[in-house]
Amino acid sequence: MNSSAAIADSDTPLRRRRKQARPQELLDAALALFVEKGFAATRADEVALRAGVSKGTLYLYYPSKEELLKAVIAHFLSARIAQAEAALAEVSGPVAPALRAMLSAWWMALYDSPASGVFKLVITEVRNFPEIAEFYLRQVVDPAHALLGRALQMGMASGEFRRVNIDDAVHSLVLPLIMLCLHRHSLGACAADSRLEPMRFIAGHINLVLDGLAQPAPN
Amino acid sequence: MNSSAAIADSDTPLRRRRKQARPQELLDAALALFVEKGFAATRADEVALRAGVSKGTLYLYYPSKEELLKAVIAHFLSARIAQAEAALAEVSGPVAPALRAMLSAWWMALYDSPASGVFKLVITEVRNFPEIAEFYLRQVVDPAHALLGRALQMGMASGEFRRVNIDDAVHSLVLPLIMLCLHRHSLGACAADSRLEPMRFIAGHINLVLDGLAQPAPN
Amino acid sequence: MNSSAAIADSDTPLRRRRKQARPQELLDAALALFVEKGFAATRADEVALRAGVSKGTLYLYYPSKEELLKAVIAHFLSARIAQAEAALAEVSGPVAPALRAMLSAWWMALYDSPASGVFKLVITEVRNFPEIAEFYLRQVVDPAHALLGRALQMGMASGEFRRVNIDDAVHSLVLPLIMLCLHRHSLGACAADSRLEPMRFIAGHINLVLDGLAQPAPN
Amino acid sequence: MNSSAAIADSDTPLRRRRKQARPQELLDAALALFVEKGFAATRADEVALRAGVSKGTLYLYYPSKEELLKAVIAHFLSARIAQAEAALAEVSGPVAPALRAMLSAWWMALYDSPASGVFKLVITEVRNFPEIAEFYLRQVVDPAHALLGRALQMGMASGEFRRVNIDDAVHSLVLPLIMLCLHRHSLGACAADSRLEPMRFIAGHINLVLDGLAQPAPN
DNA sequence: CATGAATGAGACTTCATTCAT
DNA sequence: AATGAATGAAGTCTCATTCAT
Repeated sequence: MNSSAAIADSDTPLRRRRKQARPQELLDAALALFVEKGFAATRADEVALRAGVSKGTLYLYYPSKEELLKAVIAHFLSARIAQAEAALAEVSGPVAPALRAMLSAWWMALYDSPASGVFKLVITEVRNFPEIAEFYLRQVVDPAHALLGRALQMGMASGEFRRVNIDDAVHSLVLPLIMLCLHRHSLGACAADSRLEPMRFIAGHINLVLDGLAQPAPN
Repeated sequence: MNSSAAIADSDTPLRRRRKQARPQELLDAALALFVEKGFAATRADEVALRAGVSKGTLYLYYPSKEELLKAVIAHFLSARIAQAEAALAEVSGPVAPALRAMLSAWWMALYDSPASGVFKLVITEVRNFPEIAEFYLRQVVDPAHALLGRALQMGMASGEFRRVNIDDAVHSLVLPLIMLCLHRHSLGACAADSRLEPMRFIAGHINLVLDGLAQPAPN
Repeated sequence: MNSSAAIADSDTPLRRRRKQARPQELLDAALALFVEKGFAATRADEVALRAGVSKGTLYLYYPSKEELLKAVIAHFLSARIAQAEAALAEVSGPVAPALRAMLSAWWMALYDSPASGVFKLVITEVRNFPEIAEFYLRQVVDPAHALLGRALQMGMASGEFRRVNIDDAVHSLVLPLIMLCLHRHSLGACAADSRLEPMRFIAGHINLVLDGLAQPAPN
Repeated sequence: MNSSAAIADSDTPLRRRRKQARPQELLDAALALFVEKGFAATRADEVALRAGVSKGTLYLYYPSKEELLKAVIAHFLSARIAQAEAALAEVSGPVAPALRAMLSAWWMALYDSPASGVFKLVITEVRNFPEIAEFYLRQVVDPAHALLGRALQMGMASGEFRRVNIDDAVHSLVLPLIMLCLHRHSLGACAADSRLEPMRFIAGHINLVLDGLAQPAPN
């Protein structure tokens, strides 16, 4: 705006841009390493090295390794949950086809992104850092569960689905997809398994559960 | 049972008897702590303390913490897989009811036992110790997957089930139950969740998937 | 000496300057302690303490106690051997007087320096770390033996010395002087011995052996 | 003597014999290991194992590892010193030939026996256990030095030897032979050295020094 | 006497965190 | 703001010594 600002800007444009990008770069590096090796087995130097900064710089942005962990978990969630809520809010008419399409797309995108590792991180570390449990339940589990519960409820109300325990059905639908993300970052990273084709499984599983929910009860 | 065993028992001096029980006690303690805190965050002294021995004694039985981990993973698996194979081998006639009964019982018992924690341990540590991947795949994943695959195959051959991808179906059936065990030792250990009733979910999920597999394809 | 070095020195911040001096300080401390107490009986903390740094700093410079040992042995040798080679290379004319002067000076200086302890270190530790054997033989024993062997050979060729086994003569000349260094760091450090006056013995022994080599063979 | 003793004897003749042999077996094992690996780096179990007994038994005979070390050093010395004194006491007539014969025989036998390792042990450990210094000086160094000093004195008195510092001459004579024993248990145990033929060197060195002492002063 | 299971102090080494530059 | 040298608490593992059998 004024000349001094202009000078400051032109003085360090790259530095400023890098400085602003630092937190994201550190979070990316931390996520990758925490997911791969576990929180306790990841050294602070490794995170800094992967983010391209020195060890000291890491501590300029996060006061401790533990705070970095919490930031990682908090960061890689919010946007996606909100996005799912928006997508389901627009559904009108038969709920099953909409769920099929929307869930497949959402989980496939998540599976393919580094954010899929957050599940492993939460599973692994939540008992050592109870604050994480509360945060994760409030910010992720509760909204997502409620979202899907409402969708299934709508399907039952409309007669598309038969009446079963809604909470169980949500879990039947979602737990294997979470498990798939866990697998990607554990056994799946060690050895390929021809029996498990992730994209096919995501679609197939959603179909299977929605079919299981559909009228009439068989067997 | 037989007299020689009885004599051996009463003959066995206390030292000898304790020595024989040590490995099991150490494995129990190690499983509980590794599952709760993670391998890297568990101190060798803690394991020893929980097993009621000194730190040095632990190293009399396992040459390193890592070997202890491997022993834990190898130990809490074999018997249960074999038992499941035996149970399914006896099935004749309609396969769906047998699966319902047998799977429910097997998973409920596993869920309630400390062995359920091994899943968390494998998920968490397999990338740091690649040996574990091979062992686990060969000794647990492969046999169990083959077992269930054969059962579903029989159901399709007899017309009980419609034809879907068998591998996916096995995963749809099993992954949520593994996820349930993971949950028990992570979030579930931090906060009760009234939406998830483990025993109800085990039965409900098995029903849901088997229903989803049943003829005719709905929707 | 030159201006750029002077500038570099005065420019160098304290941290940098200390970092450059660290290896030498650590090697000095390690030599003193390893020679005094033995490698196995010296604790890493002691070395660090004597060098004026913390335990962790030691490991910033040497990755393990064993590598520190190897560095100590490698360090306190090279210069002196090279210096001896240079001194003997200049000899022309009668070899005996030159040897008398040069050997006396060289061994007296060595005896008085901490480097004399390296002999004890090698004697003591070589069987536990076979790498040391190869290094020491190639870098110290072989060059030094060859050097003296050539000198005695010259003396025999010129008729100054009578013909005896050259290797034995080298050993007769050198082994007591090494033994004197060992003594300084073992029994000699515990109790004074009026019978052994180091400087007198160095000169006396060299004379005795060169006299023993001189023409004609007596007795 | 009496019947109970007879019974005891016939009761456990083998055991008694082994029990009496135990201290010697333990000392042999300890000497070999202490010389090879050093005192601090030798584990008590290793000594017991090499002696064919259990770890506990070692402590029945020696109250601590340190006491075992002292016993080892004290044990492998006495007889040989006494024997040397007896041999030199008988000398009459020219002393040089007698010294040549007697010293060669004595050092060759010592070099070939495990007792040669004691020198390394003393050199290595004397600073950690000052008691050893006093014992070794009184029991070994002083008598042996006095013995040889008297012999050289006789040679000078009779005109066989020219007059030099007697203490230095004793050291010139003896230190290389000690050094040879050290070498056998350090570098010599790691790599053969064709330049050093022990038996040839023992004889050659003794000749060289006695020649160096002989009349007239050359050079 | 002899054993060997058990102990726990103490060694080496790592790594989260600090701070002078 | 950024660095990286330095620290020292804490962890894994060893081993001299004890003692119940």
